[in-house]
Amino acid sequence: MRQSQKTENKADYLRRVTLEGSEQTGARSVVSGEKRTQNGLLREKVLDRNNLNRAFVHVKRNKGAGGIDGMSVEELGPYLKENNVKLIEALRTESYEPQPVKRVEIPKPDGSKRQLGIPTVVDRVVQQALQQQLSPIFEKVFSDNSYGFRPHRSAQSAVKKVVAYYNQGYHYVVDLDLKSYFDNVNHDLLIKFVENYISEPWVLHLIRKFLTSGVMNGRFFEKSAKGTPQGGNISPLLANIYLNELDKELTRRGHKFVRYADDCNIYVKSKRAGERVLKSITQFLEKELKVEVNAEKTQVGSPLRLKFLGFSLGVGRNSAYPRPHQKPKQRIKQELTRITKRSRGVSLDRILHEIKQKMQGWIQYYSIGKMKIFLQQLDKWLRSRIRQYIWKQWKNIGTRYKALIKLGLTPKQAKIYVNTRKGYWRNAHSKTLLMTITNKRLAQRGLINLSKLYQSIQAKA
DNA sequence: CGCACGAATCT
RNA sequence: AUCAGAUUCGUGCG
Ligand SMILES: Nc1ncnc2c1ncn2[C@H]1C[C@H](O)[C@@H](COP(=O)(O)OP(=O)(O)OP(=O)(O)O)O1
Ligand SMILES: [Mg+2]
Repeated sequence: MRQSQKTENKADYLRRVTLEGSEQTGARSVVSGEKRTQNGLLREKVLDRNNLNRAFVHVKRNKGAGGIDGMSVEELGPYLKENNVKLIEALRTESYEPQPVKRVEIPKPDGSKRQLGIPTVVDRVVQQALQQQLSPIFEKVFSDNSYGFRPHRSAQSAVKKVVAYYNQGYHYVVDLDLKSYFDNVNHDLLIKFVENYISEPWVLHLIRKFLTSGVMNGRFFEKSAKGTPQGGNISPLLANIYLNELDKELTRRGHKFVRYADDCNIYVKSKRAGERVLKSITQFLEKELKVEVNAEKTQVGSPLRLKFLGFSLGVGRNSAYPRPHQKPKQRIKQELTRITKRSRGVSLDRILHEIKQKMQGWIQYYSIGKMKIFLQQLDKWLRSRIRQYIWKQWKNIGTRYKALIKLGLTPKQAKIYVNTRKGYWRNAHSKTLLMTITNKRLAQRGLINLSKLYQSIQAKA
């Protein structure tokens, strides 16, 4: 009730604002917009001042590091102000040459390396401007079962789709994983797929320029004969255009599937069907789309064990539900261990704040999953962990005794307790600490209550 | 709904 | 050092 009223008010407010502010300017900009694009050239939409400016703001907002020329996003504004005419002219005449991307390696969760390709900040603006115009065009043709990198489509909704499939009796899943997907995209095929929807040579040319701009790996230049850079603004869109062909094939074959970037799950009703599908789709991907299927990682199995977008499925009385997979659970717990570990230097307030923002984000994402028990255990563990931390802190300052009295112990009791020599963990569990540093006091100090937060988020959904 | 800043998650 | 897309949440402004 309250909710709908709130949204109504907000909608009314917005309607009012738009009516008040822009009756005239709105009409004018529509006219001029049509004028600019009356010949229907995508090129002019991309190079439109407004579009380029949006692209610039977007790149600047990200605050990402610079590319091979070392220009930062702070320097970007002044540079563009100075050179925008030349830049636009170069783009229009197809004489614009994107710079090579900068090779940077970052660790993946599994320990291996991810090879980023970081374009120049200027190139990022151009890519973004192009992406902004291409995205709405391709959104119209993309599959309803594709979720990754797409506006208005969340990982959570992909997971919900999976749950729905399971509840429809599809209890086996073919989990396909592509090896270094972006790096293996075939240029010619990609351009061909783009061409099916956009015939304008200027666009195709510009995309190819970005694909073939090469890589600077340290002092060495490397050609880019295949792949779209992990770090390019249009790369995710291009990746979806590429695998849209897979979506079309899966749809043609009548499969139930969900795709998130290169993570494609096909749902079937028997293991044998799964094996058959795995074989033929692998064939299709490698022969027709020329991408590498990760033989070890891809498999047919049960959604109850599989990790998809951080979730796996659990099964209740007669229906399935999502829940956080073991891996993310372990990961977040060891993150909390790390946060509460470095005892010296950081204040308790900072630590509690750090825990709060981390866990708010985490629970927010996983809130569509079942995890009440996990969070209750985590709450308990965390409280002990913090008591331990406080105890240690008191020791450092040498005020255990005073602190205990302040929390309600008599001087005699405090004296006895202060002199005990137990491990921190046992102290944290001990009755004295539990009584003095109560849950309530921890909460007042700012320790977040995970299961409570979880319930309140669930109540809204 | 738009913008600025902060954060989390997925790929 | 470390990029990109997308989705969420929080604070503030319109
Ligand atoms: N942090 C990132 N920055 C930019 N692009 C990313 C990032 N993470 C993932 N991607 C894009 C590029 C990847 O090719 C694609 C699929 O991600 P992912 O499957 O995790 O890695 P991968 O396919 O490159 O290697 P792997 O062989 O380990 O599967 O999503
Ligand atoms: Mg992959």
